[in-house]
Amino acid sequence: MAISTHQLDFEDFLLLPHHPEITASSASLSPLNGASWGWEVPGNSASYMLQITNEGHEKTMEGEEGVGKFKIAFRTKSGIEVMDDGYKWRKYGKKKIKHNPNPRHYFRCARQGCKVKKRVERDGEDRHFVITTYEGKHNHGLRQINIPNA
DNA sequence: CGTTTTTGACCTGCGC
DNA sequence: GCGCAGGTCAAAAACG
Ligand SMILES: [Zn+2]
Repeated sequence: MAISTHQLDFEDFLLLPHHPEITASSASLSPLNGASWGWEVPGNSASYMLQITNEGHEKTMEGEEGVGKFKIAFRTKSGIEVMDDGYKWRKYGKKKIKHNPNPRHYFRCARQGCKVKKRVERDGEDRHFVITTYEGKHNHGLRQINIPNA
């Protein structure tokens, strides 16, 4: 859990739909529900955090590794909306959000058996801001898969 | 040829 | 019960 300010302008603020009162300061420095996560992006000049396993819903852990839901929201400053972690993402939808005149991109892990979802929303007011939300856990490895269909 | 991407429509969930 | 928002899937087309 390397929760520290990197070389980039990491004014990362996790988006908590159920906890708008929580800010990056409190969340990143203090685990709210005890569900704080530190994540690093190898190969990228970015690393940040967090969070949330249960967004308020007990969705029964499908007998996984103890974490049924894994959701993290990154707000990165840069034009890098698609930072490839080594996974292959297949775009499965576009949607325009109401409060934001920007289309939200829906990506899904192209891996067979990988039900990880990636949500990328480009900020319109600050187009250099990108809200990337990852949901789910990969059943393969980090950047281990490179075979699109095999 | 296979794969991926794009737009639309449809569906579900929640709120009121 | 209806409306709204958001999310997902589908078909087709384009590209590699
Ligand atoms: Zn995956």
